[in-house]
Amino acid sequence: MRKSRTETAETRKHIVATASRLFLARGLAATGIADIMAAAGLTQGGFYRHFESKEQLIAEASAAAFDRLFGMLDSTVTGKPPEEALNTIVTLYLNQCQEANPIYLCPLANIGIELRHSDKEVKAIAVDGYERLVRLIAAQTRQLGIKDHTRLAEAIVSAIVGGVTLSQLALDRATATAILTNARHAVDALLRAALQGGASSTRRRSGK
Amino acid sequence: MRKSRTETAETRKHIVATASRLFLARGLAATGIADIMAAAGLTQGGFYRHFESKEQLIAEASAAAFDRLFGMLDSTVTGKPPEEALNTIVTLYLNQCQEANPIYLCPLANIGIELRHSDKEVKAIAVDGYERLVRLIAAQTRQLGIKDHTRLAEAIVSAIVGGVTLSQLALDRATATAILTNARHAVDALLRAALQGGASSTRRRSGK
DNA sequence: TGTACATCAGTGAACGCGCGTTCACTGATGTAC
DNA sequence: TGTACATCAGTGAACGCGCGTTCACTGATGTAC
Repeated sequence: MRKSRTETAETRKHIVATASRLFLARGLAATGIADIMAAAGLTQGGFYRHFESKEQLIAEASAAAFDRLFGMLDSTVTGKPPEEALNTIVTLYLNQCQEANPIYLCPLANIGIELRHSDKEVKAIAVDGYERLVRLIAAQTRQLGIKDHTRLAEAIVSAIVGGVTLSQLALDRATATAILTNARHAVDALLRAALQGGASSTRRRSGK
Repeated sequence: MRKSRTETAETRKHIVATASRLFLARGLAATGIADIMAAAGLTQGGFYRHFESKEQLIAEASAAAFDRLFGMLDSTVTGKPPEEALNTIVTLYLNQCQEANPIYLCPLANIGIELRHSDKEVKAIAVDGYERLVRLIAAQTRQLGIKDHTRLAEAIVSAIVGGVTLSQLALDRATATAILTNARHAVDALLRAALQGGASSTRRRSGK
């Protein structure tokens, strides 16, 4: 039953794609190798022809999820003026779990805390994804002429990751939507504050 | 080896306290009943004299963690003026994982996403904890005379939960601290924006 | 180009292990009289 | 108050199950000549 090289490569990609979907939807611990292989239309024995361990698949699936998400965000945003682009990114990010068939889930908001005690390689992928998200948003805030554009971008990322995480704890959709709406207001407020104070202000903070 | 009623009640509390510490530090899936009972100085067989299932312990341990956290925050903040109180709450929350011996970890930031597919009872405890955190912060923002004080409180909660969650992905302490510092800046910016735009009757001194 | 052999993707079953849970047992505590 | 019995907290071992991983096997693909 040996497959050709291109078929093998496609199978591998298919497993990673299936895994990234299941891991993000159900969590790492709750998703088994057999689940993934069955969902991919294969039997579990074949798994180790492609991967050394579940941990390796977690790493690749996370990376794939980030690539998919940023691919979508990049292409959606390209050519748009920065304010509209920023608005679109935040909307798409906050609504990631509300879609009928969510395919652009972010590992940070969906399995972030589960990656905490993973291999360094896996954590490095999560950190890289975080930095990509910050850069994508900072690219917009920079074009808006905001002085501390990276700092604002990091603040926005905390707010939207926190919002999506918290919204998933809600027992009903209305509560989830309310939490997301509020995270959106937080982003708007942060942006307004930065646009007003942006060019001149030296950042102040209240004492520790 | 039967124990007296007071001893039994103390044993039960001790198991819950131990479990809440281990669950928050290591995650739900990574913490077994045997681990918890051993850490509590007992054998695993005795577990089911006190609890019906691991899920029930997760519920009680989460509730206990919230109670501990809010007990500490309430007593620290009582009597302080709202600005200082808010500042203290945010600082303590953001530094929860940086302590040498972290005992005030918040379930939202540490096991939040793992509670996603738990029983309704468990999720209800998480939602309740979220609302308590919002109320605690809203009590301060209200005293600051901010119009949408609850909305601001929810925005702050998203930012600090997101910040703590993300900081735990960092590979080194410096990155973690940077993420937390930025979440703190986000809170400051949100507060400044609200004080400028949303102060109703109560006038705050400018204090620049 | 055709042929013979080596390779290896995928199958299906099994392995070992750790988990949550159960259970017979012990003996101190609680209770009834 | 003292005594006899029932209760049950805690022990230590076992159970069943699902998990990640391994393995012998199959047969199509790749390769050497």
